[in-house]
Order: sequence, then structure tokens, then C-alpha cells
Amino acid sequence: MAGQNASVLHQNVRQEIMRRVNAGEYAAGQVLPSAAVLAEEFGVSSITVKRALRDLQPAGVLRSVPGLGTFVREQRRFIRDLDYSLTSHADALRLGLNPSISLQSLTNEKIVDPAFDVLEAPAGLMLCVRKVISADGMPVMYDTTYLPRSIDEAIIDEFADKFVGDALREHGTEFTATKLLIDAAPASEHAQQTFSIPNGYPVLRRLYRLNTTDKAFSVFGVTESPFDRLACTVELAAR
Amino acid sequence: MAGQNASVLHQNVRQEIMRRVNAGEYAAGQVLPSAAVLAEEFGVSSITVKRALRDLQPAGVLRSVPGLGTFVREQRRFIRDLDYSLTSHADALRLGLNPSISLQSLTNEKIVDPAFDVLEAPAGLMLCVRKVISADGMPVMYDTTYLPRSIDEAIIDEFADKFVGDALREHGTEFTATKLLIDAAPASEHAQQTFSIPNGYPVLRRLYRLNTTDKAFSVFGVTESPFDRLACTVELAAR
DNA sequence: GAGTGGTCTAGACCACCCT
DNA sequence: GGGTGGTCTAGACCACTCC
Repeated sequence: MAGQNASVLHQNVRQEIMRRVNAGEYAAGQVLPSAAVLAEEFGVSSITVKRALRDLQPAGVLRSVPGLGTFVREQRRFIRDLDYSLTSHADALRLGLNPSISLQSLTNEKIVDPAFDVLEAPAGLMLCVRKVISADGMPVMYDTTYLPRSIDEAIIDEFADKFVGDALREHGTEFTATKLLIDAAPASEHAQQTFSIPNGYPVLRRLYRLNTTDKAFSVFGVTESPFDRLACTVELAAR
Repeated sequence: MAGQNASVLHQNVRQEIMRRVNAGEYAAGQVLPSAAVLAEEFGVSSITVKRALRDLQPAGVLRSVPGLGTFVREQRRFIRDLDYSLTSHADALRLGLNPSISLQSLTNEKIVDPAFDVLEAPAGLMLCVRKVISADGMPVMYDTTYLPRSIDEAIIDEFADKFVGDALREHGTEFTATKLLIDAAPASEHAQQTFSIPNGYPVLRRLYRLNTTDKAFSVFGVTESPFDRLACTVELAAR
């Protein structure tokens, strides 16, 4: 059709596709018509259609696989209570998550994200443990834990298949308090690879500081979860 | 230069620009060289540069203004404690926010977002109040409140410049408990317009259910905040 | 007018997948 | 081979801002 008013063809296409997804005309898990077909239908170039399809990927609506097609994402989200610190296997079980852990790397790094300032994270090198936590076989959280480098080697070996909290607890460390900072953010590169999500995909972050009876010993970390994989609930009593 | 291995020119450009921003070579608030200049420097087309610059906008790094240029975003984020329900002026003051409210619309709508299912929101038509809450003159939260339609007209008039909680409290409504669902999400269209953020921009959401002494009377709502404007902290005692 | 970013397009090439 | 999405490019046009 002719008569577009402004230079927003890709927006029109995007909104129409969005409408069809919401209306169920393109059902969850189904493949969309190809960009060429849609271009024909909308009377725009295929490039403009691709632009619209691409913009719907960071929104969690679509997912394109080169050579296969563009699909409507199936949403399945876990809800967990904020009270569970999620640093122990028991916590995870209690939520019915059937958790599994996959160790990604063990490195020495500084904490660079300024978001940690609120938690008063130290500036020096720390032991950095990166892992993926899955629930029912589906990756749900990407966890980066920072620990003092004074940690015993024997404990470090256990990080491969245990929650950091569990490993430390079994070696006599008592946790006294947890401080959390919850925010949203675009996915880090690690998270992008782990969850196969595009640049800019919103993730729910949970930066934590675990204090212990030893005031010089605190554990820091951050978990990232794609926004369509995890949400938190909290109950507050009346003031 | 020749010899690119893969079709990821725009990624290379994006990462290099990202590096320069992080390194302070492009300082916060400053304008970047024009796309044409950058294209010359990187040896790619200006379109590819524009693509890279565009992809850094949903990441909160850059901000382009047509006719003016592309700027490095200045980050300034408010941190608030989750315990404050933020439905009252007093709460906001306690955080030092110097809050102001701008009523956007009063409509009758159904709650359609499935994320409200967890809060067991009703299916019927409700009174929908949309407003923007600013802190120190900067918009921080976009709030959508859903109330039973049985509400007194006199109270509704007060929504224009008061927090919903305050208006109800002054008319004798006692709140008993709050249930929250916290998640991340791409910005809604309302939020996009309010905060001048692009499609897909990550926002921190806080869906709430306020119960009252009258079991049939509950207030529902959701606040959206751009990820670089607001974060929440929580303190948890040891288990 | 000159410069800016934003958009749309056609054309070309690539990597991938399935048959 | 023929389909898919992804990328890069040149060229053109637009709206906007500043001088």
C-alpha cells in the first residue's frame, strides 16, 4: 500500500508483527513467514522487515536462527522468593528447581563494575568463580562470585559442582548477613553467550555481599538472569 | 584496511567505541565524532557506524539526537531500599528524593500483563491511573496503578498530585500487606516516551499488590524504571 | 547552507540448514 | 540447489540544528 506518513516503516512492521504474536496468529514456538514473504505482504523491502524482526529479538519476542527461520519465543519463567539467597543447594531444592551447576572459569580478577560500590567491594584482586546455574536443565542464572584470594585450595576444588555457600559452610564458615542490590541491565557478554541472547537483552541482576563471622572475609558476587527466565517475589508486612 | 575475517564489522566498531567510552577517551556528556568521520577512521561505511552507534543506545551508553550528534550518556542512578513501598510521599522524602508527581491518564482498563498472574490480579475492568514520578526533577518511575472501580470520585481527584497510597490513607483505608514481584523487562511504550529511551531499553519493574483491611479491596500496579535510573537494595539477616 | 542522525532501498555476498 | 537470516555498501531522501 502507498501513503506512509513518516519514516517509520520498520516500526509499523514491528508493531503489526507484535500484534500478530500477541493475538496468537503467530503461535509460540512457531516459525514466521520468511522476511521475503513478509516484505511482499507489507510492501516494503526485505531489509526493512529484517530490521523489524531484529528489533523484536532483544524484546524476547522472536528468535532468529540463520538458515532455519524466525520463531516466536516460548516464555517460561521461574519465580523465586527473594529471601532465598540461592547460594546453597538446599535453597534451590526448596524452590523445586532441581539445580545443576556448570563451572565456567576460575580466575583472578578485580571487581570493576561500579554497581558494586554500594556494597563496598574491595578494590584488589580476588578469586573469581564463574558458573552457570540451571533449573530443570535450562540455564537460569549466570553467577560470578568474588572471594578473597586467601582461600584454601581444597575448598576451591569443590566449587566445580557445589554452590559457593555450601562449600564454605562445610569448611566452617558462618554467614551472618546478606546485602543485595537488585537492578536491571543489558546482558553482559558472558550472559549473551550463555543464554544465546542478543546484545542489549534485559537481564535481572542480583549483586550480593555475604558477610561472615570473620569481618575481613566477605563474599561478593552477581547473578544475571534473562528477564524472561527469572523473577523475584517479596512479601512485606504493613509498616 | 582489508582482511576482515567475519561479517562482524559493526561489532568491531561497537566494541572499539565501547572501549573508548570506558577508557574515558569519549567522556560522559561529550559528543562523539560524527558517523561520517568515524566511518572514515574505521574504514567502513557510515551506515555500519550508525548501526554500531544505534546498538549502543539500548545499552544506555550513547544517546543520539538528530541534528545535533551522538553523546555519551551521563549515568546517575538512584538507589532505594526495597522496604519502602514508594506509594507515599513520606517514603519518598525519607529517601531524599524530593519527589514530584505528574498524572498522565485516568482510564478504565483490564490488567492484561500475565506477569500479574502471580499476584492473583482480577480479570475485570479497573480504574487505571498512570503517572510519572520524578526525583529532583528527573523522571525516575513510570507508575501504573489499578484500583477497584468502586472508588469514591472525591478520592480520584486527589490522584493528580498525590501518591495513591496517601490519598487512600487519608480516606481511612488501612494497608495490611504488600506483595511484590520484581523483574526486568524491555521498556513499555509508555516508558519509552516518558524517559526518551529506545525500544528494548531494559527497565527494572516492580509489580505490587497492596492489601487492605477490606479483603475485597486491593490495589495493584507496576512501576517501571530505566535500569540506569534506579536500583533496589535489600538486607537479609542470616537464616 | 552545511552538518547531523534516521530511514528506506537495491544489490551483493556470506553462512547456515534442509532436501 | 534453494531456502533462510545476517551483513555490508552506496545512494538517496528526510527532519533537525546551528550558523
